[in-house]
Amino acid sequence: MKLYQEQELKIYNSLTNQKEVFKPINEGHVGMYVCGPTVYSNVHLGNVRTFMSFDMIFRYLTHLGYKVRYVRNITDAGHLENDADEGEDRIAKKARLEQLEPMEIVQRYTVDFHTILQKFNFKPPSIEPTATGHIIEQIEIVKEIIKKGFAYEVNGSVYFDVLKFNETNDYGKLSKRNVEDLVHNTRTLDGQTDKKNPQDFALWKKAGENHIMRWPSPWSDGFPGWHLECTAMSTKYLGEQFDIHGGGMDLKFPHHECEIAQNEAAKGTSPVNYWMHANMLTLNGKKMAKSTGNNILPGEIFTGNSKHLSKGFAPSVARFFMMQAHYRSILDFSNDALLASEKGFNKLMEAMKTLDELQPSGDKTSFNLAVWKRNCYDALNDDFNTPILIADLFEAVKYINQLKDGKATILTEDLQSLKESMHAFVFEILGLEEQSVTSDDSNTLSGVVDLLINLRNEARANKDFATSDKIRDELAALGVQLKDGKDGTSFSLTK
RNA sequence: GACAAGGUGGCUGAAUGGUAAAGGCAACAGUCUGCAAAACUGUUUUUUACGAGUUCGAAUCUCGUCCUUGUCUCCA
Repeated sequence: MKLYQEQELKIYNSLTNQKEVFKPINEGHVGMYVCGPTVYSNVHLGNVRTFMSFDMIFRYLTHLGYKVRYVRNITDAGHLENDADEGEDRIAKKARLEQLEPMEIVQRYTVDFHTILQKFNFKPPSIEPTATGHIIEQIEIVKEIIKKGFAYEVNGSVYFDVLKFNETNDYGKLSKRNVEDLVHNTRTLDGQTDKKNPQDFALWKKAGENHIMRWPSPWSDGFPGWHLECTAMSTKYLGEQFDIHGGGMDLKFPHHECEIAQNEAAKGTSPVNYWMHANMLTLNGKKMAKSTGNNILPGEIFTGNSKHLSKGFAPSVARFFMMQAHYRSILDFSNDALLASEKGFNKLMEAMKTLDELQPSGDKTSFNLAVWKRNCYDALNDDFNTPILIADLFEAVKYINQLKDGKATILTEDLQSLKESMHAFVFEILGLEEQSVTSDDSNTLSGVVDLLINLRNEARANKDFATSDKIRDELAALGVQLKDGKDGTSFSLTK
């Protein structure tokens, strides 16, 4: 019996704006597509948060026993800088600026993306397809949409006819907009003469003479439109209809709206059963933007090399911080928040270590393990509510610390069960790692510190507190914190 | 300007009609300690931006005001 058969998972569906019981199309299998990054610069921290939310979701679905095919694309074809005809592929632009081949840019930032995600302990997706690797599939979809009469060609470019589509379908059902409002509120931009209506979006764009990235097509040498790659790749790997499609809130319109339109136009089916949107990350209460300096790179969190940070933080601390908020809430990133999360994270990790060394005690278990476990699963089943889960985990932390002090009891089999559950929630599902509190990662270090601990204890026995305090304080200054307990002295690293 | 989401204690962040609002951090007290730190125990924020309304009852629903964030052009 799979775990998912005894859990009722509810997911907030952006399409219906309500929580719905999750039921995959094929029992036991889940198809999930998440819009990946455009690799024209270092991965944005907000981006990391979004992907982290879906990493946790991927982990939980897998934990429940589902066979998950998780597709997250790499956008390496770039998109238009603006809507004008002379619009330039943003990757091509960066390439010219840095005197590099476009694919060199793609390579550099793809590597950066993977490196950063690895630091944060992400699970790799099942498939990570690239836009440039699926030009043929994209051209095929353009052909289908033209054939169905929902697109038109002008001067070598092909546009999606939004108004025509809206006559038979509902353009705007995801973002809750209606086409009339869009018509009224669309800004007038230069160079839109090719389009019948400003709302129409490009499926294929003819490349200008200087445009480096280009592919042959029935209409022109050019490049695919902004929204097409996700339709092409999700269809190819997950089918015309699949379970979950995720991305950042800002992709809801127009990107995801257009994906729905393309799919409905080409295939006649609405592609996705559960649309999920992760919310934004702000920095010190403000939108992150390079132009205002209100920005921080993920790598800078580890080094502390940023004006917004007082010190560096372990990747797991940042992960813990993000998991303390619900994925659909706006989360504010700040030094104070990180500092507080670090303390909480260390407390949790200490308890995990304590738990591993715990022995059974007493003739009954003085903790309602079944109820606790139920609460943990209920939290995750309620639209992946990780903050509630973490609150529940701290209930267990309290109990673990009481066990350590002999103020609570636990039976052998319950101890085993507690260990398994805590490991599953903390490491497997939340994806946290024991970082920054390692005490025994180096035999040399622990040997040296043990020696100093012994010297200090001798000094204390002789009431030579000047010496003992010197050892303690100077070790602390070096980032080694000594902890006197009932069973002697242990230490942990604070840096 | 239009549309959408939101404004909860010193900080962070849950809870969407019902037993003086979870958890983390901070603060304070006690246990422990040679003194600390760590750990444990307990305490503190009587209140949900502001104003009005609906209700037996609202943080939660409605209206207005102020503010924040997002989308409306590529964007997680």
